[in-house]
Amino acid sequence: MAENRSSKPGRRGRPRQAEVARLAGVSQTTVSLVLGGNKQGIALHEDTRARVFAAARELGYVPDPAARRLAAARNNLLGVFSFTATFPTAVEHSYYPFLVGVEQEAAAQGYDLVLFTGSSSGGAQAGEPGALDRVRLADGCLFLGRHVPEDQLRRLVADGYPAVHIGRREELDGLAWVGADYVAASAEVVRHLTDLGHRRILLVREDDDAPASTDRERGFRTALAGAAGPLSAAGPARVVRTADPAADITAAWVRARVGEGVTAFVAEETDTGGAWRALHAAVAAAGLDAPRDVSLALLGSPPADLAGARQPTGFDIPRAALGAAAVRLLTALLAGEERAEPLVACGFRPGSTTGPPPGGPGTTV
Amino acid sequence: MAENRSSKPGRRGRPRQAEVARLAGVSQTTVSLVLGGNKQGIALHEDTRARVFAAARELGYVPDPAARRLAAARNNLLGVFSFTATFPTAVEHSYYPFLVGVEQEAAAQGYDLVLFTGSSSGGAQAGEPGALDRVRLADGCLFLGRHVPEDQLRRLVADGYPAVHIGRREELDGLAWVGADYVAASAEVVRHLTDLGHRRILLVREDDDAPASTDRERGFRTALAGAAGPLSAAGPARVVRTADPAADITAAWVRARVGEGVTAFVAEETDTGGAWRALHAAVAAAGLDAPRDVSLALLGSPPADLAGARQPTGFDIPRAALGAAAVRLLTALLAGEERAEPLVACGFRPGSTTGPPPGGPGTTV
DNA sequence: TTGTAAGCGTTATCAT
DNA sequence: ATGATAACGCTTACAA
Repeated sequence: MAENRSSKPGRRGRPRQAEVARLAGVSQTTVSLVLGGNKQGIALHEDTRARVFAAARELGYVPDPAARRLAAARNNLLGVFSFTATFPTAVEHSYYPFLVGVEQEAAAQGYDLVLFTGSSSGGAQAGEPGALDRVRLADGCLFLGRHVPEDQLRRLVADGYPAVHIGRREELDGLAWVGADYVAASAEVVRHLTDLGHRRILLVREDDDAPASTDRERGFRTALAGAAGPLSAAGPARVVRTADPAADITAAWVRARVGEGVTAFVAEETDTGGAWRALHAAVAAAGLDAPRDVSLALLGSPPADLAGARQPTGFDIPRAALGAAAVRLLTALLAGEERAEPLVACGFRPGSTTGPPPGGPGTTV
Repeated sequence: MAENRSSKPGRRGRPRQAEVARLAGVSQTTVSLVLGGNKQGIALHEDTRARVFAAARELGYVPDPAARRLAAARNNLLGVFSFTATFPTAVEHSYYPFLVGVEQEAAAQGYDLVLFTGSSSGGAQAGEPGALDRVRLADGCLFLGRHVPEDQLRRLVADGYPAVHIGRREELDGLAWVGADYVAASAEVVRHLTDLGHRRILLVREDDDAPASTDRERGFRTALAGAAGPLSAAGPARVVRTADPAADITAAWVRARVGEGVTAFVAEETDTGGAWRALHAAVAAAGLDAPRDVSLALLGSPPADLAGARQPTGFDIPRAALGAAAVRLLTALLAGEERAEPLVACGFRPGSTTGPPPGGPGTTV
């Protein structure tokens, strides 16, 4: 026998279908039928429907999500699981910007959200085996964060659990994801520079091979390949990799590159913003002004602590749009539909660090 | 008969306790007992335990949270319902700062969060009858926002549903709440001024009787009453109410008050920040500098658009702490415990708009 | 048109 | 020390 129900926490007086049925003078099945939207298209007396609705409203009936799920129906719950602290004090690592879109789209589609407090201190760590299984309570789940517990996620996916990762994640076969189109966005920024007349453009990137970095370089190269003029002329490498931007990107280095005819620098955005930060500082230290002496562009958004500085030309990752796209993809998955285009366009940000090259368009030195 | 299980989303091929039992050669009950941690302290053969664990690992058994929660009659879900748009684009109206604390504390207590997309555009509006009933899905729920659908909330509370409002809300009898201690915080700010030597201090408040305003005035008066010196000397009213701060708080007005011996102005924080904004502008327009000529304090935090200006002396509402306190109160409610202290202390913000009165401490003109 | 009954995968209460 | 067995609240085939 189950424990006395009044001693069960969180359930005091929560009405069930049986009680609604009693009040309405019908069977519990009928209540389920009426309240469940009658998917089977079974004929029901309008009278009965009305009485059931009235009774349900009077009692404040709400279906139990667990029971619903157990009975193989759906919850109208979408999970959100972050592998980094969900609401960290450091805002820049928060997933709030995504949540803006997730929440809006979820609302639009009639879903509530379950925030799995996965990785916060005190809660179950995402690393713990089985930590991810909690998400099965929801109809489907959104995942985000840098470090994914691959095994667990793979398992979930293999089991056919609807999961969508926010951010490109192709190493997990079969995992659906939505991501920002860094290639196109980067190309657009560089094209902006070539359109202004720049011919010698340098990309400063950090020394790792994350997809986000690779994509940006690809966009950079694409735009250069498509530009008119003496772009392919011999000269210094157009892409500079550095494991330690602060040490390598110095005022002297910038002066040297400018001396070689470089008129524009492009930095990739990373976690730390190291490349941009270093470039920014080095240009200033070299006594150069952007966009007067050189043009500067950032393939992404500036770190928060540089918010006071001049808005860099670049692009913004449409976090809210990504969140919304993720929800759309997830609900499509739930409906058994095919996945759509996973890439979301980034918005070009004109900023004010770019202009024509000092010597006029097309100048190479 | 239920639908073929392979068509049930998220459930394909997941082994259940029954299968583990079969493999281990025990009953399903025993599996539950062993895997469930044996809370009842029932004696079990080490052999049996080992066999069950082995079988579970071999099959990759993972308990179904829905089933678990259905049987256990709780779901470890805490609801969050906001009466204003949950994730509005305008960050200043978002409840994110509260969520930081809510999420951390919830995680610490082993709860996940359900974000009811109640008031967002597209979702069910909070005004709709029955919209609030969705929260019954969670073991308990946090509410926040200015405009509460009283009837629905009252009903929830009357039903014994564990609910906590973030922000003082005494008009709903029996509704638990946590709020910021504006009285103490305001008193501290004013005491800071009297300690500096100010004796003629004016409070500028808007003309409504919201609890938040009343509390601040009370703190203001408390501090003045407790200060040494000729504070009670006759003079202009120490509290000024205005329905239109921008119109009433002018440069001329400020000059007149200063002429009467006022050395410090205090404004309350409101939604619009109107009082502070007006005071700030008027003092500047009067050609006065804070803290050189007058001291200025704000009973709260400055509006976002004044973030660039000098940090006003005042206090900060500890939103994260409030969220955490709300969660603690809610879980206490769930455990059937008494409610604790509902007031959370605000942090004093030194700022840089206060200093000694121009003529030196104690000067009255 | 409505009701009966069989699950869904657990947990908890009994008997053995 | 273990195993039937009855809930938990719901959905859904099927009988009436």
